[in-house]
Amino acid sequence: MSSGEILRQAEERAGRSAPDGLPPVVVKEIPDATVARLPVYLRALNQLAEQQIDTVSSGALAEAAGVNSAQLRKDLSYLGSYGTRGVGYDVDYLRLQIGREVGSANEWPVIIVGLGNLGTALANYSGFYSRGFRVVALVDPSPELVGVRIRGLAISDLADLEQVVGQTGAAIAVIATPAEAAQQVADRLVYLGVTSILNFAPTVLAVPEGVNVRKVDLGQELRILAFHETRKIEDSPEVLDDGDQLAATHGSNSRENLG
Amino acid sequence: MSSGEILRQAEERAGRSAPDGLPPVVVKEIPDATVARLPVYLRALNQLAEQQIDTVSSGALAEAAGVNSAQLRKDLSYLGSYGTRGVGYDVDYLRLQIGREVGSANEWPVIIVGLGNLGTALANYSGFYSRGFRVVALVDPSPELVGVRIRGLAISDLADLEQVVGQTGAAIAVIATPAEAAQQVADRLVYLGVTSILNFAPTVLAVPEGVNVRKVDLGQELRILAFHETRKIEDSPEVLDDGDQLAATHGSNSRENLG
DNA sequence: AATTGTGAATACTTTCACAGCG
DNA sequence: CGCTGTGAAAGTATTCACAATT
Repeated sequence: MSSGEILRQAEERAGRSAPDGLPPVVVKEIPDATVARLPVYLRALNQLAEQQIDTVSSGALAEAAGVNSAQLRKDLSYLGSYGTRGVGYDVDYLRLQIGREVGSANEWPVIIVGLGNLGTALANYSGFYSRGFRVVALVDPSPELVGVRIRGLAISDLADLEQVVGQTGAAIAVIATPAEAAQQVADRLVYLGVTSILNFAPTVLAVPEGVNVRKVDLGQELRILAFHETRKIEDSPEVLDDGDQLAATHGSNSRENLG
Repeated sequence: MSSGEILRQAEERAGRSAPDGLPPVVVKEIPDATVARLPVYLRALNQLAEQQIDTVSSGALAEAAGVNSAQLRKDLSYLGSYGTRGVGYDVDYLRLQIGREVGSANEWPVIIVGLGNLGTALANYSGFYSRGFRVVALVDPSPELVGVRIRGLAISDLADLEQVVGQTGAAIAVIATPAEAAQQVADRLVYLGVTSILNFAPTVLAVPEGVNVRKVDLGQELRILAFHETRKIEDSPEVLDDGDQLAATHGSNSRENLG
């Protein structure tokens, strides 16, 4: 099946914004940056719920999530008006709404391709199973691995990828192969109908429009940190003592940004 | 406690493990977004070098890195003018320059705290060792793990964190503990002079200014993908009217952006 | 009185487009 | 001529600040 039909509206929105009239089904465009933060809010809300807190202000929630409160309100405003002025947000209700938006209502089947060190760790990672995701297949080409069970799930042969995707109906795949294999695996996955890929292989994947790729690259993250370390060393050849010029007064949250 | 003091300790340590008297005076501020892409360019350049390609145009390199060529040129321009007009960039020279900027010249000692599934996978991950990083210590509080060797390196007790950081001089730490422990571990690391943290625990870390944190959260990445999947499903089955599906602009760059 | 929701202002990022150079 | 380097334009994202609302 081609991803052609699925991808239509992806780009369409950029062109024009609708007037004020709200149709029954609101398909408002949510900024990427906001989407990336929704899971953070969800996590913070879950923590609050555990502590039996049932109402929270934008300020408090923003602090828990490590963002500016105006940003939090603006982000939430893209989902709708779920707060109460003068009061705040109902924790459970907001949880429900964000969860719905992020798709926690469904149980997403996920397949993992590549069961080296990292893939195996991911297969064992209980966080996957916790909310909304279920690892339904493990795939690797290596004969020593095929058949091995991890958490009760047997590893399938990469040659059988078609059946695996077909039977599980997975739309989300995790690629944890070596860099060399990643593009080819991605091509096959996309061809078989997978439309979201989480890529751990240290390579840039080319995929057709309509397919979403998120990349996690450990080496890259470390290099970014190393860059900052280099700067710290260069910038302060010798450090003065406790003269804290600006540090103290930015009373608010001292989070750095992760851009 | 003042962050000035923390920084002083850190720089003292790091200074000792970086015996480079580097002449360059890069005064210009490099945007965060650019910094995050430098490792991507570096990887692409390394691949080109392997293929014995010694000159590359911004267009070709941009394609390999999955970005727009103007963006690539602008990014590189923050480092200096390393290209030749009418020709392109010398692969080796550019590699050297970016590598220097990203700190590949040094060997960064890294410690990993938390050796569950993920931490163990990270400790085994050879990508760490390849360029510029060396795992110099593994730390975990659990008695069954202390003393266990991974790739020849014995796991140290979390109680001995102070000695571990002191002896290794690590300025970069990876946190792969459960969420509950992460903040406390981070506090101790920062206190001991660590100024860069790669956080795999699903929680927001609060750190003083001057400490860099990068976060990798698998569940979060999956939720972002699930969000897009949800949208695809909502948007696609009933394509009502709006016969303008065939957007005029097709076939351009097929990369999505990674937020 | 407190807090949301949001236009307007600001800051940052990407892309365009072309002058300048080899 | 081809390709870099970069101002200027366009596009996004964040923050401010306040009117609206409970």
